[in-house]
Amino acid sequence: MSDTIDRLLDAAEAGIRLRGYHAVSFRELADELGIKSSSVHYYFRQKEDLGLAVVERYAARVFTALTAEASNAETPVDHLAALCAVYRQALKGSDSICLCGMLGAESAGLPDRLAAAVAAFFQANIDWIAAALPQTMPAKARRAKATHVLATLQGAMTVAGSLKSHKVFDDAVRDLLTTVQD
Amino acid sequence: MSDTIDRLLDAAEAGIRLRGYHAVSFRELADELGIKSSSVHYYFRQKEDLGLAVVERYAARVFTALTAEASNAETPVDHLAALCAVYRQALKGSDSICLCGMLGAESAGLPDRLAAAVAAFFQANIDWIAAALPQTMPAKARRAKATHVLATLQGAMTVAGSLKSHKVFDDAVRDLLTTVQD
DNA sequence: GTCTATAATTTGATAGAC
DNA sequence: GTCTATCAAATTATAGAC
Repeated sequence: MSDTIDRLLDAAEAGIRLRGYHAVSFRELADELGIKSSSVHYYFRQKEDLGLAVVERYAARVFTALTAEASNAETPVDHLAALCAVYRQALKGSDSICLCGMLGAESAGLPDRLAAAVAAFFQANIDWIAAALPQTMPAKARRAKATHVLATLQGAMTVAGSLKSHKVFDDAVRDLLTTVQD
Repeated sequence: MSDTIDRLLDAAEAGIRLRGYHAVSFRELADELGIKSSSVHYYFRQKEDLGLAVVERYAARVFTALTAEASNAETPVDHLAALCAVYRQALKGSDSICLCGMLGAESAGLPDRLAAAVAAFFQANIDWIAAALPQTMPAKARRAKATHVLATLQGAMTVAGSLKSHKVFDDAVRDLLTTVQD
């Protein structure tokens, strides 16, 4: 079914999202797959290459999910609810935060290309949210609201993960959605 | 002026907030102070002990700053503005995120006592915010709003740090404050 | 309180056999 | 594609001299 490269990306993503980039090692991933760390280097020459591949696959998956989840959305509230559902799934499925929530926090300690990919993910998220908001809003207010929405989702995952309570995420998001009108 | 233990806590806090717990080493801290890593172990037997001391000092400082900044606050909006000002100072001063924003993200990979201290910081923040909100609000709505406020602040620092733009933080917080009425 | 010296482990990475 | 073998460097941590 899934070849080695996919299983590597799965293991690396899970590790990074749970414990961070620097806490994930080639040997640990190799052990999880039942291979040797030198075999991991066969697929990804450097750790940075692996990190980049994980971020790129993750970003593609999130935006695919966003498109699917928002396919029947008409109002801004519909779109934002779809967005929140996509992020909530991540938390519910694995008790881990957004990949880019983790890497964004560690940003200053990451290789440049990796930090840039994370920043691009955030920017694309803000753009997606801004496009979903009522186009009657002034552009500045729209951008501010979009930034607010993304920040709340990211922060809610971090706080919920620390307090080990999905309800914390749900509380924050429920209140967030009350502040958006159609 | 500042003795070795304070300088160690300063260096460790700065390192953790910028790059994360696992990216900070005893040798690096020792080099920064011009001493040897074994001397760091004299003050903190294990890395976990150092991490705990950093979190405890940080939490005390934040709540002291909150008390001071909110001393003249009367309305809920005043209190929340004071809270946002305290968090913004952190970003402005060092371009780094909240210590517990970083450690909260890394939570699953931290020693238990450290993760617990971070969770306690978050819970105390939520309680402080909830107490500042209008007591006329239903308790559940108040807790949800307080969680939302903390999540937005934490997430805004992460996203702003990644996008290297303080304006991102200001945008998110400005929009957040428009959603709170006296 | 700071040092030297060192141990035990882990890490990212490479060379080359099969 | 996976392995063995290996490397150089870094990490947390300890023992004991000064």
